[in-house]
Amino acid sequence: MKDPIIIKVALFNPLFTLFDYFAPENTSLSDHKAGIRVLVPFRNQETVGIVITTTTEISIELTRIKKAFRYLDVEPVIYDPLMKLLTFASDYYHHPLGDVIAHAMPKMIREGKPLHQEVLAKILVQNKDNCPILSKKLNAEQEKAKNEIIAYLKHFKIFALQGITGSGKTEVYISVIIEVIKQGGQALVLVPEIGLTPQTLNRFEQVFGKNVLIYHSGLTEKTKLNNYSKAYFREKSIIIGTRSSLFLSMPNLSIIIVDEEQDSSYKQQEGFRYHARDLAVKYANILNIPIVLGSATPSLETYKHLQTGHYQKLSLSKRAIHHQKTFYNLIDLRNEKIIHGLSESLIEKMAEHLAKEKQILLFRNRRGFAPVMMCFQCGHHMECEQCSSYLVYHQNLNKMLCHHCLRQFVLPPYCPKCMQCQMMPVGAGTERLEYGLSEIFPEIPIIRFDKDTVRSSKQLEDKLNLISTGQKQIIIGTQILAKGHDLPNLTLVGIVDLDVGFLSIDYRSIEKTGQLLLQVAGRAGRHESSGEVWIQTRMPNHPLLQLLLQQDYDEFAKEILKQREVAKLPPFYFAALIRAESLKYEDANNFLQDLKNFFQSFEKPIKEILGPVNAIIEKKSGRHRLQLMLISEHRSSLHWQLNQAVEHIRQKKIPSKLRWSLDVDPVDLY
DNA sequence: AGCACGCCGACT
DNA sequence: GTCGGCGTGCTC
Repeated sequence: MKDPIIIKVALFNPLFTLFDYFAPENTSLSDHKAGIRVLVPFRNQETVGIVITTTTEISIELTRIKKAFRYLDVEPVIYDPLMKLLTFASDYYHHPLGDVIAHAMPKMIREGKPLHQEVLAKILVQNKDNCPILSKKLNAEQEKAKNEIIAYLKHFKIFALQGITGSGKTEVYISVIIEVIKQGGQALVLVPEIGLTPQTLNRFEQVFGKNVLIYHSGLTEKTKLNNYSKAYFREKSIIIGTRSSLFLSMPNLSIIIVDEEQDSSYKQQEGFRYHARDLAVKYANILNIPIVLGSATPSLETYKHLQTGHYQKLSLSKRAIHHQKTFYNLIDLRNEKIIHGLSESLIEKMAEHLAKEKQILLFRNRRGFAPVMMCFQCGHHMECEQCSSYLVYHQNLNKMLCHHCLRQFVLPPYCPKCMQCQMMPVGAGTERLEYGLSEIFPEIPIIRFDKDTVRSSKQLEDKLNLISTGQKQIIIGTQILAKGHDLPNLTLVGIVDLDVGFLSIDYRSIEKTGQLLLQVAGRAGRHESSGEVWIQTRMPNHPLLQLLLQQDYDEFAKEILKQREVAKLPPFYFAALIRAESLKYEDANNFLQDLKNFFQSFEKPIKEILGPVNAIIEKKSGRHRLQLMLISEHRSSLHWQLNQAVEHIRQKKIPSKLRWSLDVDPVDLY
């Protein structure tokens, strides 16, 4: 009798181990395919898992191995290149494979439901024949970019498509995708957030109609299963989606486009902390297809790869029809009287533009009425009891809110410390701007965009429709408004406060602030009238601010890049962040201190082991948060040591209430 | 992660 | 007396 076949199965739990099972009865060699789902007994329960491989090397005694019930698929749900990507990701981010795979499938697939089988094969042919002809004509730069990319279809090549606002990146994407579809391929377009890009979606749907599929975490589970199946069975040629769409099985995937590649929402901030852009590049490599990283303000990582010749640059420098130049100006707040967060100069400017029946956008990345409540007698600030943060006063609720733990507090009648006088609001959030402006310009319609006034993508769309009429009004918004909304009659952008972003300890904050500024500024002057941007600041001579004002993002980025190289920071050096939080400060601190000792005990320790230090938000919901930063010259040695460390942590006893996580290539140090 | 087992406090 | 708190340990 032949030896029974043993399969290694990944289960959807956070364990690093794969589980051994005897293959189900009545299965033969050709049935045990990697990437198919299998129903197995696990802790007296039926559990769905994914077959990773057959094996002869078992990890426990033979007698303890159980027999799998049955296979749920004939063909892999996770096809081979995707399995390679997920295995890589599990390794790279030091995250259990089972949980990585779980991220790659909608819930109903994880639960063992069948894919929605659809009409096959002929669909792609149909899509191919129904392929639209692009009516809009591309300009020379766009044409060149398109030709460069399509010359490399079926090759692995990384393009950085840098196009200023209004230069028509989307048209380049579309023309390339048309070529891909003609060749029978599928295209994946990653976008940062679905709700924020209705215009881009509309444009794709205009051209490709029903051949476009949208995928993101906000869909119902049923729709996810449906769309997952449509991608899998090639019913749709184009998938537009957020970061998790990268993991859809698309058998004919021929190009990946990552729009706004610098956007930090591509990085998952909890659990499986992957970066969708970085994994997309890896995936293109595995599939041997081109990838386009599009942005008006490329990430520093992209700049570095351009310098080393790793990526090929494609530029769109000309604004397409009806786009005018934008003029930047500074308002030195040190010489100004300020009313509800607004300087007299800015108010004056606003009046000018309103007199011309124009729209105005005020950007303020802080919601609520006042970010701080202070006693003018003794200087006491209201802080959250559970978090290390000031309470933000919200006037509509007449409450103080902690933006970290979301707790609400009643406003005390007197300063709780000196009992001398009332607490006063200091500074201005979006709510206060709205309040102030309604007094200054009582007859002008004001519309506010922030988490408090825009709660759903439907609401966002409705509000966007309101402002797209172009009628004279004041638009106040947080970064919800930064993304590519086309506002034809907008001629003035006011940046209420930029300084916070330039002063943060987070080394990525400056670059993010610069990118955000240029994005917001890009809202102005998109049609026949030119635009003006006025920035309120208390440090008008800041050299990086000066660079930005010359509207040369390239120079700005190169300067920061230089500083990063000198400071031995990413993207030149490789970083990993280990976070820990616990109710008792000592628990988290001891844990990280022990890890630090562990890292230092290596023969060749990592160059920089920084910490343990308090996180930027050092206390949240009553838990102390600390972190240990590792910065290494070599990726391989860093990862090898991280592997050892993860093993070390697993083997030692950790206080049960301690939470920890490992973040490879962290983008936020909050 | 779940889910069991297990050993100490206040309730019908 | 037991219901249930969550600490500890295991899952092929």
